[in-house]
Amino acid sequence: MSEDAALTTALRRGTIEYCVLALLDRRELYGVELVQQLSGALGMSTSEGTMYPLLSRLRRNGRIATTWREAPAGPPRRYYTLTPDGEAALTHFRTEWVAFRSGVDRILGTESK
Amino acid sequence: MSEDAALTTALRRGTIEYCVLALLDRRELYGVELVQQLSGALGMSTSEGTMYPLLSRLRRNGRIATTWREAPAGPPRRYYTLTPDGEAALTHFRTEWVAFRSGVDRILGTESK
DNA sequence: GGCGCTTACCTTGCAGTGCAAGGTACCTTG
DNA sequence: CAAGGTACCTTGCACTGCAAGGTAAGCGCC
Repeated sequence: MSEDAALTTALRRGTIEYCVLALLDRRELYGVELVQQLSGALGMSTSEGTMYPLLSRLRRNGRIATTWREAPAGPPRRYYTLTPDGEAALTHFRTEWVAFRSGVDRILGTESK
Repeated sequence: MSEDAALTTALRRGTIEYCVLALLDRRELYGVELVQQLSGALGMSTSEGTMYPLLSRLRRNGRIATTWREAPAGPPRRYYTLTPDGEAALTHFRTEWVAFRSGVDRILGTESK
């Protein structure tokens, strides 16, 4: 793995999970769509090998729920939505994230004024 | 491990390393001192079981250098300083961090205006 | 000197998570 | 009905942080 990829991979740890929850908070999405949204515009590119185990975990923990839907074309899709537990977890994480971000900014000297 | 601890542990992944470099960029420090600085005011609390393997790794990668010094009292201390490679890595990380932070903020909706 | 306390450094084994690679199944199109 | 695309899922690995435990040097007190 390249130096750069390893660096951002390490950063992603622990945040991908909540980024997925945040995306699902806007509207329901299916697996491949989640990968695309994260990879595309947002610099959090990831793969299906990461996404599906993650989604399974979130389902096991009761943070998301799923329903199968027929697609206009191609195989059926499994759509995910937030549960109340998922919403609570997301809200809590936002607080943790802001605190963590500030701490790191203070140490690195990267505060944005 | 508590829910909260697990959450922040995951967040720390990949950043502790560079927080250590940033602290050493200010002045040379020894192991226990690093643990204290991170744990104390900055919400990045960690332990020696994390620090020493990390310092070994950084030494192996040529990002820090060490010198033994006698302490005023107690056993000798191993002080760490940044190498040029370490400084370069830190500079590079600051850029990556700011980009990553912005991406996460955008997804979570936690931008600070 | 000898005992205990403190400080400091280090190691071992484990847990969690992201990833590459590979696999299955459904549907459409020629 | 074969080929290709879309979508879901699994296996095995690598990396890193942590808890727990271990070693050793210096200090103070008797």
